[in-house]
Amino acid sequence: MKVLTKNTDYAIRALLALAAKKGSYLSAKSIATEHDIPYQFLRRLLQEMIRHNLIVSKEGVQGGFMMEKDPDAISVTQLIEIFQGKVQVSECMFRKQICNNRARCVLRHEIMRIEQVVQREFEKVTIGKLLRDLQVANKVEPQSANIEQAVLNP
Amino acid sequence: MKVLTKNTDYAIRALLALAAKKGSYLSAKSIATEHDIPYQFLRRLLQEMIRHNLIVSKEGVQGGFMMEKDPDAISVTQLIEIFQGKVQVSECMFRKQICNNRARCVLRHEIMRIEQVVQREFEKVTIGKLLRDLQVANKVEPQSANIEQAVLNP
DNA sequence: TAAACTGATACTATATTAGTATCAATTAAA
DNA sequence: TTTAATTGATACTAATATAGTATCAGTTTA
Repeated sequence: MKVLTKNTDYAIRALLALAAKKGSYLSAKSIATEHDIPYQFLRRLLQEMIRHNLIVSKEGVQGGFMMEKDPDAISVTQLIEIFQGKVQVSECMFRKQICNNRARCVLRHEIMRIEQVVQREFEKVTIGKLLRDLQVANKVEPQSANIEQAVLNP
Repeated sequence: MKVLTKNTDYAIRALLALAAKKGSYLSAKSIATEHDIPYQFLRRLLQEMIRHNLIVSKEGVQGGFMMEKDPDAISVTQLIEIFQGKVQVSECMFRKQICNNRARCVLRHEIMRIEQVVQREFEKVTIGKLLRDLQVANKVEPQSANIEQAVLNP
């Protein structure tokens, strides 16, 4: 059972990079290189995020992608929805012809309840929060700083 | 994003049928027919559940599958683990070579937290609970009884 | 001994996920 | 004004997971 697929995962990394450099343009290439994301794959993800107004872009030399939005306004729930689709509940356990009152489907009911819990939890996890956590983590133990430190705290 | 795949879904239905007739043998064929589950598919699921000691079987004429366990001791979490594998957290966001302290991976941390929430919630959902809910539902509104009523409350 | 069963396992089909490639259009800078 | 660095759009391939089918051997009861 995979919670996040690669595209959601990559999208989050890219957004963290953009959030850390909010206001300036980063090229797909630089993000791909620095964060070990397949270049062409990343480009598709970035374009998808533009369509959803999470980021903006500028074409041509010195162009790239930029975050304009408040990073706290972008939640993992949104990204999951964009890249993995809405959480799907399995079909009514009873034959459709007979059971047209889906609300009564007990399993469905349970899953929907849990789905809501998950959604609420992932909603709390925003790009802004992740970025702050990351910055704290990098400060607390600078001796084992990772490659991201240079990128996110230049 | 699919929470339950067909095999988990079918497995739950089959277990509900077995729990409702606890102590007696039901053939894969009868379960498949009554619950609209592809026969050969179901057989594989039943065998898998035997391997995990959730049910027992008897070969030959009048044979079939039986639930011996307490239905409250079988949770949806267990079934998800059997049929969909343990909840997988996406890899560390930072390069493995550099970041060997995975605990610091902020996203990973968040996902693990949420994963635990999901696991706890699905643990509360046992076959026993589902069966009781189902029986209540069938009693409360008998006028729109579904096909399961005959099976589960004969 | 025949029919109703499970055990085991191999196979096919479909869908999803992951990743690659290409070409046109745009823009900054040489 | 040309070139190189960039995005936009989209088509393609590969790998993996999910869903479903088929088959044959062995067991048991009538």
